[in-house]
Amino acid sequence: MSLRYGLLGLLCYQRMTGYELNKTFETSLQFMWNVKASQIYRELLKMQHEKLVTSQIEIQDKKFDRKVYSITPLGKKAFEEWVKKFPQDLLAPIRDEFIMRIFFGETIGLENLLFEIQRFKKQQEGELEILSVVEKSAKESSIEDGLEESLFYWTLTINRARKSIIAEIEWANETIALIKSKKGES
Amino acid sequence: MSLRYGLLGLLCYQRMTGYELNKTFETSLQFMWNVKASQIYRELLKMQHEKLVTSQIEIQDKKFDRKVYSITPLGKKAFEEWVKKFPQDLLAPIRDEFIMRIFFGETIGLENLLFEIQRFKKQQEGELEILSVVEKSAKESSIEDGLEESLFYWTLTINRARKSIIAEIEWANETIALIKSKKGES
DNA sequence: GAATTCATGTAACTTGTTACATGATTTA
DNA sequence: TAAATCATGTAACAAGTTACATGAATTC
Repeated sequence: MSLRYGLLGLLCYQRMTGYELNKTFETSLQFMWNVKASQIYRELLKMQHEKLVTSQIEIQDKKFDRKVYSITPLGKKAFEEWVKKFPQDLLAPIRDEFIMRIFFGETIGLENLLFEIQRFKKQQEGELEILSVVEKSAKESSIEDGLEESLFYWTLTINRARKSIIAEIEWANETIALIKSKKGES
Repeated sequence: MSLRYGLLGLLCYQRMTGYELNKTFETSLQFMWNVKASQIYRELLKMQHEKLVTSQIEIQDKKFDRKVYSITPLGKKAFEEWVKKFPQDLLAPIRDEFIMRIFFGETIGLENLLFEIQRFKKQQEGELEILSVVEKSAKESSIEDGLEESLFYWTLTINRARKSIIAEIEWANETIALIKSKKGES
């Protein structure tokens, strides 16, 4: 359900096409909400039926037509209600098949396990780099677009993502050490 | 798809009813995979059709009949293939509507935001307590059931959960400080 | 005596994923 | 000139959520 409000929230900043919404999700919301492009188009259609957004076709010369979505007053109201009303339970559902495999690690073999955890670590380090790119572009784009006030909140979410990723890397390091010493034992 | 393999993995340890599988998910896998009981029953039914598990009705005097599921050799094979074949992308999908609200924090107001982040912190501290209970019972139950070897891997996943939760609490502390100083500015 | 847990699910609905389709424009 | 990106989706399927149903046994 929150995909809907993520879209509405972004449309509060400015009108956008489905494609642009997808790109914006990828750069600014990827560390808190993953979506597939196909989901965005479906949700936009639904929201149009419910009069939360409207769309305008813009004809461009030499380029494809653009279908630009705007938020309606009704949509704005729905968004504001959502954002202010936090659920009782604030814990995000977890579904991590990597760590589930680790749980059943007996079957994997120590050598293989070591390899996969090292790979995991590298991926997390990659995420850290992506995050610093996102952080930089957050600063630039919010100044450009006159959204300095939003930058504060964006930065809070980036801080949180960074901390999570660093925790993963630390865990990986410790786990690699534990497995190496276990290997030594046998 | 991993719910299926979680169930198969648990059935490798011992035969269980749907209810027991649900309980076991809650105690040992809750920090990596959230499920609803209704999902478990549906998946068990599907797996029975695919001959990955079988079920036996056990009649108890004075109590309800138990429907006990066992893994088949085919199920064991499917599980082992899954556990050994890590996907290319090891990053778990994230869907966190709490932090998404923080992203759109402008609309919320600093006072309210502060309240919600403090509440978030308390919930994470509660999770930490649950985790230490889980850790304790992990040690006890694996000794009872002769699963000392599995305990090592279980502990790895508990370590990871603990690190994540501590990172959340640290973030909450820093964020509370940031918001307080922002409040002071205005 | 009331609430919770044990024990089993079904049905309807909402979300999320995967695969496919089209064709221009831009970059290596 | 080949690959990637821009730009728009649709259709089918898989997975997750919510609400409901039943009723015994146990604990407060």
